[in-house]
Amino acid sequence: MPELPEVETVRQTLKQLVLGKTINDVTIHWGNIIKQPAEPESFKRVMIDQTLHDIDRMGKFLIFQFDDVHMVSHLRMEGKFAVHPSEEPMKKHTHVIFHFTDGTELRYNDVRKFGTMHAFPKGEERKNKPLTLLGPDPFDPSFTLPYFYEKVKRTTRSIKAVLLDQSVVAGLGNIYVDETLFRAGVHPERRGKELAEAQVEAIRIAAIETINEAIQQGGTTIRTYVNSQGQIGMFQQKLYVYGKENEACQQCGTLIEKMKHGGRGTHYCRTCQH
DNA sequence: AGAATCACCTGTGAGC
DNA sequence: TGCTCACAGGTGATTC
Repeated sequence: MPELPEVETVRQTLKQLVLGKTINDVTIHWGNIIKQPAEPESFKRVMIDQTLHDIDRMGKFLIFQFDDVHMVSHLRMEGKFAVHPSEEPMKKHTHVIFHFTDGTELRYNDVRKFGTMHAFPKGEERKNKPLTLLGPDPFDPSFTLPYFYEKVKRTTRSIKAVLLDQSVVAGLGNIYVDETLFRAGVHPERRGKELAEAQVEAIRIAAIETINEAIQQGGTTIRTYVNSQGQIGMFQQKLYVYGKENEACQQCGTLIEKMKHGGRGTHYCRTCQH
């Protein structure tokens, strides 16, 4: 499911529903989601009696800030957090339930069971994997042209692979990489070292603008994404290439193509992107 | 260093 | 209608 704009929308919608609540029990139906502590029972133990004070985000990770524990969670393809009264029937594929003292529950639902949760002592989360593997968010002041150009110019990898690499810039996934490269007029298979500085700057600006606009629209819903209040995103109306194969390019009329690159479906306009 | 492949899972839609 | 296969907003391990 979600890339940075969807995770940010989940963060914003979820915050309104759960801040200030205190956990009095945790139910874990699929233990593989819990990565730290390794034992689900230990995870459960450290979470009980914790009160939630804030929800932060880095790249595609949510960071739930409790009294003494910071829980880092990745939704991977289809993970969803929602809040329900405890008496409400459980949906299929609900794998982790945080029970609150007020009779409501934070439920984690994930058809594909790919999502992850790591609990760390407060303040330790940024010193450990997975967060140490992340580069800056696109709109972070440290995502500068000198930083980005340095990374791009000395690699033989494709620019698409570079943009998907979360250690270079965090938060872009398959949709926003394809959209960013269309906006910048760069072909996804171009090697990093082949790109001129001006093109790298065009990509950087396009990434920042695409991500910012998508956040404004509440993310992109292609298949299953909804935010924590059950609403779909609207950015799919602003897509130029993702999912548009065999449709006319909005800039030149050429049919948008879809190919396989690095194992991912890749959408582009052969006329507008070089 | 980086590419390719598999692994983790389930559901859906296309093609036969 | 029913089967099989490819594919899906992601990432991590392994192998070459």
